[in-house]
Amino acid sequence: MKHSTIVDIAKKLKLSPSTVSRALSDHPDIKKETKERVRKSARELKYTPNTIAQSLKRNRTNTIGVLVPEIEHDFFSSAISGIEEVAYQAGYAIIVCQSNENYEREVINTNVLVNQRVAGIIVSISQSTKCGDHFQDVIKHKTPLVFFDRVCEDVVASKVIIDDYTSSLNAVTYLIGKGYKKIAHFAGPKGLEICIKRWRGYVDALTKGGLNIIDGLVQYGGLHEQDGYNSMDALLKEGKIPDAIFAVNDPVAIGAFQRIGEAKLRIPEDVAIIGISNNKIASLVNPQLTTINQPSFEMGRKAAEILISIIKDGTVDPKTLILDTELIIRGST
Amino acid sequence: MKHSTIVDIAKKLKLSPSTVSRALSDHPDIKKETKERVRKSARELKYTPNTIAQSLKRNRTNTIGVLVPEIEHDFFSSAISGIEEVAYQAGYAIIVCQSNENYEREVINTNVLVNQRVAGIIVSISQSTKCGDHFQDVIKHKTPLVFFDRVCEDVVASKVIIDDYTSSLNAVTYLIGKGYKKIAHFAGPKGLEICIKRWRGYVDALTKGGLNIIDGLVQYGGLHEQDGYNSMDALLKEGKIPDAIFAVNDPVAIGAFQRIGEAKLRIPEDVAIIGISNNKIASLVNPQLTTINQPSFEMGRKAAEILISIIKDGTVDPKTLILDTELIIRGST
DNA sequence: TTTTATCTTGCAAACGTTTGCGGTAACGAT
DNA sequence: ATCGTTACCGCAAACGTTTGCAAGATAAAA
Repeated sequence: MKHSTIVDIAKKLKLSPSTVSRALSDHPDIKKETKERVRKSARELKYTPNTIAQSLKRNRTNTIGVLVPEIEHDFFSSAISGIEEVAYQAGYAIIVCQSNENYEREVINTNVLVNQRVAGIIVSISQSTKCGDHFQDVIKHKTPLVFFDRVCEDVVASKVIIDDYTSSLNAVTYLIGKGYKKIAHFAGPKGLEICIKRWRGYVDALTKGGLNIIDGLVQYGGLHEQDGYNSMDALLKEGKIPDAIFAVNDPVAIGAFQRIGEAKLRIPEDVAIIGISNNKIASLVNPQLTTINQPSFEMGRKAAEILISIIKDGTVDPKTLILDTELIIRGST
Repeated sequence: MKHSTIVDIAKKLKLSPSTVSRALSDHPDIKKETKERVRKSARELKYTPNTIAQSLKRNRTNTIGVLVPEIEHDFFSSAISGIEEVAYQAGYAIIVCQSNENYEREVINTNVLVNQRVAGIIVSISQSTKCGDHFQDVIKHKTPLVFFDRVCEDVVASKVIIDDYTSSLNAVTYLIGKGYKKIAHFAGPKGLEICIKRWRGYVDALTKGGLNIIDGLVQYGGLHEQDGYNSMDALLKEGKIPDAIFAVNDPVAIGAFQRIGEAKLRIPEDVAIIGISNNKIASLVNPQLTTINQPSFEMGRKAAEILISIIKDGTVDPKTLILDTELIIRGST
């Protein structure tokens, strides 16, 4: 069955396509009776507007592009869900791409989204992204752009983030307050800004707390469970057992968690552990994981709201929205 | 900066748009030299084809619609990732919608996707979906359609599923083999086909194993952690403690897991537990969760591959692909 | 009755591509 | 000198909408 068009309705009612178009969009020029005839006929023919044609006219679609490192990742899938929620309410569909933490793929996907003429783009950059030229192109094309969580510092655009430095500082300060002395940090990739900030928070908290940074207690790795596992493994092999660990995020914390369990060490008695994210899993392990709540769903929502307001109101000054984080104390510390 | 078009190139080179179009698509009618001039000019002008215009011509986009109950759900986010992977390789972008387990929203989103003129749709239905009329419409419009995991039995389309009945049968038979006698089942929504099948597998396994179905040991609920928690809570309140639980999926198992822990019962000594899914979390709890592996990423991949083959080769006979599941024995049983 | 204002509708162009068909030029064959 | 080929390119229509402008119809004012 072919889709019926505005022309089909026009022919049937012996009207012009323009009249039908105006009738359907409730244009004041068209008289009531005509509008009703058109609407009735539209229903009968199961007419639905061809969004492609509309988009071509307006040179813009009603879709929002979303570009994240990995869809299958608690934080991002939750954020995407938040974006979808807001977008759906506002009448937008979302096109989702993943960079797989790969810079080249991020660039390609960015261009794909621009070529799709999305109304705007929401992005969280890959960990291998150093250069923001592809985003500058987006801006040049006047496509609204909003970053969330992992942002490109040198690109002028709206951003939705948390205060990574302070969150991290608070986490470690909390550990110090609990009396832990040998506090390790399982850090993320050295090139990722949010990880650097979290690392700085760790360093400064130790300094302010009068503790020394102990050699070898900072382990760099990725952002997944396996990385936390490996970092813990390394510490065990070196015999440098900390009394507390501050992990760059929850998956890393959970990985460490596992390795600690395998080593028959007790949490938190032998080793305490704190993460950042408050992933679902954090409250499902035993003991439950102390962590910093990072409002993933809300970050997605906010990013979408800001983007849509930019799309509607035209360009506004880029603003950076910093969402609150919160220390959630559970059994692991 | 405006996007440059084929016409811009044509003007610059004093050619016709048609020639430029053909040159860019490497049409044999165009001589080498012209092609090269066009390509050079295209590069200089940073020309990228306007996908909307192309889509309008072909009356089909190069996007694939994906409709799932919830994006933020291990199984689905993993499947979406698999779909994206395959789609990306084949040059398609994906539009992701969620029904939030709501029938009306599923219908609306289905129509949105059709109006977006997606090249095809991949869907896993909501738990409140009884009627597949909206999918019949999709088929009428000749939009390729592939179901995965949760399918609409009465709609003729390709499907990628697991054998829920047999998987469930195997799980429970395994429990019986281990000597468990009082086996509870935390079932999913009564209206959801896959849950009914899993329930049937449970019943048949007990029967074949010579065990009676004990009154009250089948608890119906949703598919989330909280539901498993509640089901376990109910059993505890009624004082009907089973020696093993077969949960309809991993989240439900994990919820029960938690409640069991709170009740100071030991797993698996007091209560054993098995799930279905093999979510990431299954191997991260302590003890690790015995489960049936359901290849979520692979299901997404396959669904996408089938869909794309339908898009390319035109209509083929709908086929149902049943992917293998596998019992993964861990510490919880 | 004519003029003017008010409604209501249609014409045609435009958005950026693609594509069937026709046209020109060059060249060798007859 | 004419014809047939071949190689290359442009015209124009088409995809389904939207929209500025003009025009016809009707009603009110002169």
